[in-house]
Amino acid sequence: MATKHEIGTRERIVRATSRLMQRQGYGATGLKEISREAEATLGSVYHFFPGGKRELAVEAIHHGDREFAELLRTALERVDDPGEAIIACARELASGLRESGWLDGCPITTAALESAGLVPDIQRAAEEAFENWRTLVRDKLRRCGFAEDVAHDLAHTVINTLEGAEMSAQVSQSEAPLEIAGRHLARLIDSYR
Amino acid sequence: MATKHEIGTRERIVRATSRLMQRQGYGATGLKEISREAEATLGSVYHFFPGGKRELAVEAIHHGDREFAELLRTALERVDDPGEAIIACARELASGLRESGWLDGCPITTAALESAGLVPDIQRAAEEAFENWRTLVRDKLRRCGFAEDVAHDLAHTVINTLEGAEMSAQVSQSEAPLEIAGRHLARLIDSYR
DNA sequence: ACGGCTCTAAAACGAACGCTCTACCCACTA
DNA sequence: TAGTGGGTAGAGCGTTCGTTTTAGAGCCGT
Repeated sequence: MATKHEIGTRERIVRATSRLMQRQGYGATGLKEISREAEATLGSVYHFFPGGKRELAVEAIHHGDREFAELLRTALERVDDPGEAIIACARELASGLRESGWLDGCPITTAALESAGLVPDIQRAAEEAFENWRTLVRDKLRRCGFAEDVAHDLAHTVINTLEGAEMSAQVSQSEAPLEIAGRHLARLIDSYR
Repeated sequence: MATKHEIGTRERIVRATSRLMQRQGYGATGLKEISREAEATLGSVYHFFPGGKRELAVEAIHHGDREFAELLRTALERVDDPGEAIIACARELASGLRESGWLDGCPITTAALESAGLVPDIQRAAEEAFENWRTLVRDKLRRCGFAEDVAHDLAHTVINTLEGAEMSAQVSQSEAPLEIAGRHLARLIDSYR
């Protein structure tokens, strides 16, 4: 690399792959497109990822996993009340979506759906990501005094509803689905107090 | 066509496209693959769909729209109580998913996400589909005595949560997300009575 | 100065892509 | 019987796909 302070080639490739797959999925994203976007050559791509497109996609999903988890974690830590915290998450997702021109939805959903049952590596990576996110929500609810089984189930629905609402918001180019989802999830959580 | 009683070529092509796009998305589905699966030739495909892949994809999404709407409609009509009716929908989705070996999720989500913001025709068709489904749920709630604005918002979250849960169920190859989603949605609906 | 290493550069492979084109089959009407 | 037109058949267009290959640039400790 040219300087130790700038982002390394490997990281640039992963980030470009993650962003492209977020927008257009796994199948529609080409390696030439990735290397162009990452300002790297095909040689570099295959140097760092000898497993080719599949290995690179798995790495990109792990990247998206960490990215989304970070967004969740900060929103959940910033707000005490669990319902309000979920509303904050929904708002965060909505503004990110709008600011990207409704292009950047969930970083892994598209690829996960495309390859569910067809590309085991990618499916497994996506499954791990969803589980990580649910764990973040479940732990938050536990900390707020909810019982283990209640927190476990609520975490499922919180993540799934946010995912569905983000998808809907992206397709309809409107923040409304996420705003409504936040309100309803807070109401649902409060009903278990 | 050979006989008036068997399915016409055009319909076979649309169904094959819909099923392939449901499983692997728009970008990863090729026209040769479609014509092979539909037992039609490339000539027939371009005869019925001069607009090529895009036009065919839009038609396939309309097909998926009608298919999913039919599933929703029958489940919503069969059960009186609105919460129980949504649980019935979730169960229907779960069994369909399991019976297909976790391959056939929502018929349009994958394509919708892939092309949101990139292929306007497909995005518009998907948006219409989601709106149709919400209308089915909203009308059911209205018939059960819910106020217009409450029914409108609940319809959003019902569809989005079912979508998110179905995606999660597909990725984790488990009916649990849909089962939990049904229970939570029924609870949310009942909280507005 | 040196061999050894990581990383970059670019050409080229066969296969598959979306799409176009021409020829043909065949039920129908005149 | 000749003609008409909807539908079928498949070769082939140029392009792009994922991948492989070969060569070389830049930096290291010795």
